[in-house]
Amino acid sequence: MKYLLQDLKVRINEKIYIKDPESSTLGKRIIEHSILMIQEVGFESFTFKKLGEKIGSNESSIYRYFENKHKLLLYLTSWYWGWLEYQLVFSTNSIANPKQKLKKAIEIITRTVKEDSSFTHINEVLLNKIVINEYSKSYLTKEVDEENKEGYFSIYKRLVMRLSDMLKEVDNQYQYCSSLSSTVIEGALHQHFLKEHFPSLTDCNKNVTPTTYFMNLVFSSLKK
Amino acid sequence: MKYLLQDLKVRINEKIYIKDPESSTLGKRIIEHSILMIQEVGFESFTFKKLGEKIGSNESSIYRYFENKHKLLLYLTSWYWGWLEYQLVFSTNSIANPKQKLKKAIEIITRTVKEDSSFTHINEVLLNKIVINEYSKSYLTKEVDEENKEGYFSIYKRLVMRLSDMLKEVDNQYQYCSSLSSTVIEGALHQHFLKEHFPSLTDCNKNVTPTTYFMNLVFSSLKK
DNA sequence: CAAAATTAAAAGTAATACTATCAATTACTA
DNA sequence: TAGTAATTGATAGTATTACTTTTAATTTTG
Repeated sequence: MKYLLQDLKVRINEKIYIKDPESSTLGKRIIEHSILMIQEVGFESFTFKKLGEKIGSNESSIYRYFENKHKLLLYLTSWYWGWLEYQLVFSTNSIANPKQKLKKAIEIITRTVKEDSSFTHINEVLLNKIVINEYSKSYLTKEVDEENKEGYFSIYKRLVMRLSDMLKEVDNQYQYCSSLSSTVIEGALHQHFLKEHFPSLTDCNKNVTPTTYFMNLVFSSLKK
Repeated sequence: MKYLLQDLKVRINEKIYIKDPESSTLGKRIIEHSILMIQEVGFESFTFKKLGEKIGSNESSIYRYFENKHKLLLYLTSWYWGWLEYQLVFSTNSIANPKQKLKKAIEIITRTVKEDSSFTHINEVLLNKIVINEYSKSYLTKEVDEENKEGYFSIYKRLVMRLSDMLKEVDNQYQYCSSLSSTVIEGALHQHFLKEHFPSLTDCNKNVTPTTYFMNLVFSSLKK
């Protein structure tokens, strides 16, 4: 727990950025407005030039923080997973019963981010939407293996592991903890996306949440 | 069945292309080599100019077939899903027992494409890899809703429906047929990806296939 | 207050994602 | 088989992207 708290303001792999955006006002403005802008125009149309104009700063200044927009996306999504991991650990830590603990974990991982805690420049509600729409693009690249070696995905991987461990705690006979964990985490994003854009491909809607569905899915797989 | 067979050479939504690539030698060369090239360099680095050079043709000629590379990706992935749908319907059609039918369906949807039937210019093995690596990018865009309205994803949607119907056949009490179907189809791609690039996040490997995992997942969820 | 670091502004480069024009080739049809 | 239409190739051009470089102005810090 302690190490996690000091990790908050989420500790991002230092190779992802050139200069830590948390270390200056400009850096924070870059993060704040990149979230707004990516959400608004989509990652494809988002450019450092446009962002520079929006925050009344210069393109070249943004390049001093991030090599390119792909790295910025890695930064934002890492932050998001780190933030979610914090929620997860914080909320489940005190729960002794493995089943209850797992339930809580699934809830946190699959729910829609609703409240903007907004104690920072980071809007978690929008960031959640960005993760739903753009996260895959950060790893579906020709450079995944290198970047994975550099540790760019380590927070995400740690989160998958944590959930996987909780699954094991409930049923140590179950053979597919890692796959089920990754299915839930990635699948939750997917169901949220479908709910918005392909309602015929999901049973999730106003009444049925992804949480309901995944709760059922997971506990059907684990021994009673 | 009959309508499906006449649909083969897969019937692609006509708005996806400007000129039907099946209608000419150049068109077929575009498809054939775009598959090789996207697989080789990744979708991001793939350009019509490079493709033109590779097939000894001109950039502008390729633009007469496809508006842009995004449309080409839609074409390729639609073809893939249509091809898979054909496999699915062909192999399950004669099976009367709903459980057996579903098993076969899951097997077809989650397996690795191994043999290149190669009776055409389309290499299905490589195309399967492209779908694993690039399919998400075709719908994770700001234009999804428009393009969905235009019917660009209808083959994929039909496939999800088919599996969903088969789930319902086995257990008509189960509440999440659509979500489970979309989870299996998207999740299968994801597990194949993880197997290659993030082995620690999956239990799938040489011995355990995604098929094994999803078979277990699905039949745990449905009533015995 | 001086030195160091940061940022802004402007200009430049190479590549991408096209579009337009026109000539050459091929196909089809009368 | 000539004549016309359709297709393709070659070249050039535009706007935008994704940067890099340089220099000057501003801010921070010691």
